[in-house]
Amino acid sequence: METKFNPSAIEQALYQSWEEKGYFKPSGQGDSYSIMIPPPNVTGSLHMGHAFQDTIMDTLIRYKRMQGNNTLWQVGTDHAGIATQMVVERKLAAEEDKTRHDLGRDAFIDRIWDWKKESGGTITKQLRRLGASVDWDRERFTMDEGLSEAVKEVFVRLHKEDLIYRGKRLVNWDPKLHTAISDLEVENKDKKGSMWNLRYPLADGVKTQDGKDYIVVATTRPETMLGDTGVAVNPEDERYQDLIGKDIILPIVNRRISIVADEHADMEKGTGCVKITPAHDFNDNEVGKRHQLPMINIFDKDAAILSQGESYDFTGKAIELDAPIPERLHGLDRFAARKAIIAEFEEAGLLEEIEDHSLTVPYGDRSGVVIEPLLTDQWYVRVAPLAEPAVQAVKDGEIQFVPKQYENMYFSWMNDVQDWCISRQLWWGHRIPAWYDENGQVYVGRDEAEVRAENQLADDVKLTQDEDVLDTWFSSALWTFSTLGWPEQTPDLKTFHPTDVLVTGFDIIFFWVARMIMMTMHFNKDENGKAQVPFKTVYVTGLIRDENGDKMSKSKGNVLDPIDMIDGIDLESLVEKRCGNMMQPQLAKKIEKNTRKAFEAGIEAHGTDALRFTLAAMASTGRDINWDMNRLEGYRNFCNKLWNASRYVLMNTQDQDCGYGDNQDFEYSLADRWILGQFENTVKTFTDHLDNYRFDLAANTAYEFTWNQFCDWYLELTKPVLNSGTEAQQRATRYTLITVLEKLLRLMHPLIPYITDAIWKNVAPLTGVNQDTIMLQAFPTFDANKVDEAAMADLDWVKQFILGIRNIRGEMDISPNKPLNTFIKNASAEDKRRLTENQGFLQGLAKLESITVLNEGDEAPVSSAALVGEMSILIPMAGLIDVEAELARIDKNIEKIAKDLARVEGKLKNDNFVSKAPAAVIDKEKAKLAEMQTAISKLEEQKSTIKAL
RNA sequence: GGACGCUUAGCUCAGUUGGGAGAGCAUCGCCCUUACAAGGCGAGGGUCACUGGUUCGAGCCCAGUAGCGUCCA
Repeated sequence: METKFNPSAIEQALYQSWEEKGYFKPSGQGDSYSIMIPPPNVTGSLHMGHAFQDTIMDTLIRYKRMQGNNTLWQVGTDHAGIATQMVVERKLAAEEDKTRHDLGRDAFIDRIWDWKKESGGTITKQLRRLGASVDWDRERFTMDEGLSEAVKEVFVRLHKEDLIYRGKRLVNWDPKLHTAISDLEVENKDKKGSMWNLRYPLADGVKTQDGKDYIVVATTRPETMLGDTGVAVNPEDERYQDLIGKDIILPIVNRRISIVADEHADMEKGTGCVKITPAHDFNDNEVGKRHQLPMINIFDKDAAILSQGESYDFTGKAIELDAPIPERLHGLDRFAARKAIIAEFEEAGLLEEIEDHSLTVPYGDRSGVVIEPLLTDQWYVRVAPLAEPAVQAVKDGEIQFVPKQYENMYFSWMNDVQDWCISRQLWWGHRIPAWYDENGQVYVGRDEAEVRAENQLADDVKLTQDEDVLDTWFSSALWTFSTLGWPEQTPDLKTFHPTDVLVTGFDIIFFWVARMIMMTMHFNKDENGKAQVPFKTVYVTGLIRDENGDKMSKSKGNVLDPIDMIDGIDLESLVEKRCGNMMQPQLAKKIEKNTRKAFEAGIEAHGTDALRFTLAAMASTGRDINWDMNRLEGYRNFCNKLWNASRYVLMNTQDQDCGYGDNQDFEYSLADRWILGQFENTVKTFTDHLDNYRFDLAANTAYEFTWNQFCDWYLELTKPVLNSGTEAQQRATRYTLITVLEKLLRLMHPLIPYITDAIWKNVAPLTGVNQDTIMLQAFPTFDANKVDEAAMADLDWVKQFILGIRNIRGEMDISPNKPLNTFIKNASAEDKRRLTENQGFLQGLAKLESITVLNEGDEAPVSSAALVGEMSILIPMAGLIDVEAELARIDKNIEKIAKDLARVEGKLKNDNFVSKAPAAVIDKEKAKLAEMQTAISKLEEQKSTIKAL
């Protein structure tokens, strides 16, 4: 083995071999354990957040696989409607200067499939590099035939049950992408803008209480006044009591509208009068429904002004209501129209005031343009009936969120859930299985033939399919069961559903998790007819942010590619990667500057295992996780430490008798017995943490044992034995070395699969195991019989002894190479036993020339002393230690202890404490006090001895 | 405006039922000792945001304040 761990030399070959040999497939043995990967967007590539979640999933799957479960990790991708369509449209524009309309729907969709074939492999390559043990043969895509069947089936059934309906409703319209989007795809941003106060003239000579012939309404979107169908005042508002029911002549269009009383009008805000535009504002829409006001749409699909308003009654039915718009405004974009309308108000003396105003503006998360509420025909899922059992399942604990706090987030959204707009005006996606005849009558069915048959439509009735497609989340809501073959009742569905755990970020609890629970429970029942949940546990991860705590995003240019953490990348390539092919090229300079500053020397290679270990170690319960390159480096060093420790073990065990042969003559050292027990305790703690989804604590446990116990102490303690022990002693130590290392590798394999398998291949044969891979070996189990408490206590004493000497060496600048003569004072019978038994360890690790036990009354040379309980270890100062320095060292120690002592003393003098605290606590404090008193008196004694010189 | 979360060492973060403040990185000192300088040994460093309450005892429980963040309106 090389002296440095080189991940690139082992990783890809190992993965290939695991995959080829089919190790990732369900074994078909044992209890099933399944995880469905949250399907990443096929257009994209995995970012650090994916790497984080995938590491956790792989750790769980490998852990359960080693525990003997029949494990399935289902992999796949999502067709990502808008995102994918946009990517291919942009490519088409750049390379051929064509739009999708030039190609036509079918040809365009063919292009998307071509593109997917070409670049859809990015994600699967990345997943392989991360070591993900997914069953590739079952890889699925939301647009696959099988999944498309499931989507159709669900749509048709929900429609039959009246849980899907079509209606003219106000939706969030993206005027750039020409599609409706759901509430969740809207990003609300705080902006500074203006509030325009407009005068609306009263009709029929009516006057306000203060004698004016107009009222004033305030608006942030003046252009929508063209579609006003009322003005609301608060019913309690005394100022306007006598105006309720009176009319207004709407300026510019000269349409007559009424004043209604509605609580939506806030008396405190502005003048207390609110213009009502039911076709262009969600709140106004509600007001309109309450007062049965008509709706007038004034925008086309680009959000430009129509030449004639389109009128509907409050239910969305078209009505004959003349809503002319002056020709000078026709075709104006909404923002141009805003300017023009303000100018006209001003000219007419109807502009009362413009105030600065901060407001929340909705933006499309994909297009980045301002969303316009627009009346359109859309398909909706009636969510309330589906939500009820979905809420109950979480309340009953059938589904548990980890950490639990996220249940609140789920409940708060579910309790106020809106109907879900599922139609999208796109070409890429699952086409809605609905057909229209020439009268606009709609028929829903699995295909056209079924529609004709079910509705007795003659062959000459012309039917056309709905042009729209379904929201991508509609198909991903079916993910846990559609991937297993539903609607067929397949054996896979029976075996692996419900799945065990869903690993995801809190940002998609609404988008995905909630909808998955609703859909799954509605369509999947167990043999008793009880609704089946999609998963038993939802493990919610935090979001990975950059080193400044900012969200990683392409437009900020602070995204990190997990592959760059693994392989490293030079600065120029990183700059190119971040600045090339941007949607907003003007940001490139700034991003380049920030990148050059943050990664002066590029990024070094760290390997997959270090990346995975880092991600696991950062998986605490918080909502934000700030990425830290320093930690990655630290854990790379950890991998190197493990590598070198293994080299040491192998050097001392290969081609030697490790006790796995016939000769069973063993004589274990204290260190052997101690490390065996320490390891068992580590297994227990590590397993508990994994079972509780505390990957951070599990990683710390593994790190602490490996570095601070196994390497720092145990390996050092084997050296005296291997150098000068008897054959039986050496055999026992070799046995312990190789056994503990082999088990440790198995323990850590789920976290760091590559390095553990690579080392294990060398280690296992020495324990008599000749198999191909660690990943199919049993996970270590805790064995209480191997925990030797006496050995633990004895070794603790040995450590304290050695630490005492090292502390004096360190503080007094005595070279670690200088052998020391020591004297022992006040040794108890037990101390003497421990001294005798462990002389080799003490001399070896503390580098001692001699240890002389002083009897009562023996003269000791003037020395510096270290304490182990009552016993003192003396190092003669002559020629080594300066008197002043030693006095200072003693004072420092006394001072430190005295501070603590005072506190404990105070506690014990407090009658309240002594009478009310539990006896165990008091005893502990008393013992502590005694110990500190002894220590101080010994130190004082030492001091006076030295001073007496 | 409403809801939730966060504030612990220079940095990134742990801290289980309330009972002696921890880790990694960074810093300082000494060491190229035959597993490892991506290392070894030793050391320093905290008013646990602030104020008050409950308690014998609070980083932890309760109330309030400030700052930051996320979601919703």
